Amino acid sequence: MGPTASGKTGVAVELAQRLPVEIISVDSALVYRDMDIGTAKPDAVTLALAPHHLIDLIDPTRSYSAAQFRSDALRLMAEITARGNIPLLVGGTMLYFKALREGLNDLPQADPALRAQLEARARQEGWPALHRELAGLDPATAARLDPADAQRIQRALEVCLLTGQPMSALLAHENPCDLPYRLIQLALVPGERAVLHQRIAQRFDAMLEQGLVDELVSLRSRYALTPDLPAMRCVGYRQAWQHLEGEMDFPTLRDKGIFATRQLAKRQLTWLRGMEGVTEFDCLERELSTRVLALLGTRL
RNA sequence: GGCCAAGUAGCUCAGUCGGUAGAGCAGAGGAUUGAAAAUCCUUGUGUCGGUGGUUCGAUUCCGCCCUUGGCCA
Repeated sequence: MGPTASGKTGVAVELAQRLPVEIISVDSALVYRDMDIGTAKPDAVTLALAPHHLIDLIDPTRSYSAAQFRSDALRLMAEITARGNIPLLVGGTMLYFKALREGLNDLPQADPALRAQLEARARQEGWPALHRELAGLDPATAARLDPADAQRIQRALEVCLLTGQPMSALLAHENPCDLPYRLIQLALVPGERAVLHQRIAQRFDAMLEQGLVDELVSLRSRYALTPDLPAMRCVGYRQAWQHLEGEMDFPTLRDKGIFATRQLAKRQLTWLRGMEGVTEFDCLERELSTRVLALLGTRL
């Protein structure tokens, strides 16, 4: 695990060359086909050297979820261990790690039609009105959510309306999560935030140079994309979209892209700080892979 | 060289009819159960360019100096 630009892929590839592992990507953006530059997807050479599962799964018009990840990952882990290999889960989508480790309650999956309805109502009445409605159906969840938290209010209403029960009641059920694996949890974190920020800026500049904007142009010509799709809300693509729409000039695209990446890294680090049983490595140190390998040697 | 404008939080700027100042962005911290690279919450003391003067009191008024733009030579 690690924030964006911490060097996860590099370490994973080194490990893959020295240990009988198969890599499972834990990344909500790498699942999209044809989104390569802005997601820092490992290149073809790297992928040939160290194959990754759960990359290029769906078109950018579709959406993935923590629940789908969990079931895909569990299936793959079973297959990989059956082959006598070790699953190496690598990524920065901390909710996916949590869902895998702790399980998810039995909730209904997303209902696009219902979501569209709620969205339309929110446009008319505003989210605070829907928050008030939620307070009637599920006071506990409404109390927990901010009236401006559109996404969670929408989900809570969706769950209540689909099941006829308050989401808080469904979440209160114990969900026995018997993950049949021994986990070794490792995190790459920056000793100095400022250095990570430098790396993020360099990497975003490199993405722009490699043609992030052109990549989006060709994505838009190939798929029926809209800016509200999860894929188009990804860091970098969202800003590039606004740039193509004439909403921001190129220097602003660069600034906003870097800001968004830093904010993503910060949220990832917040997740990591709250996780138990994680061994941390300073991702800015030299010989990072060697250190990780040494630790794994004592634990495997 | 002369004239004009501007110098206030990391950045862009507002403001104080003289009682030491506030927004947006950035940054920091937090939340996180089928969109999570998402969504949301909390968080703003800085020689108000420098220096003299007027004043009980100046970032605010006046003089000089410095810096940056623009115009005129």
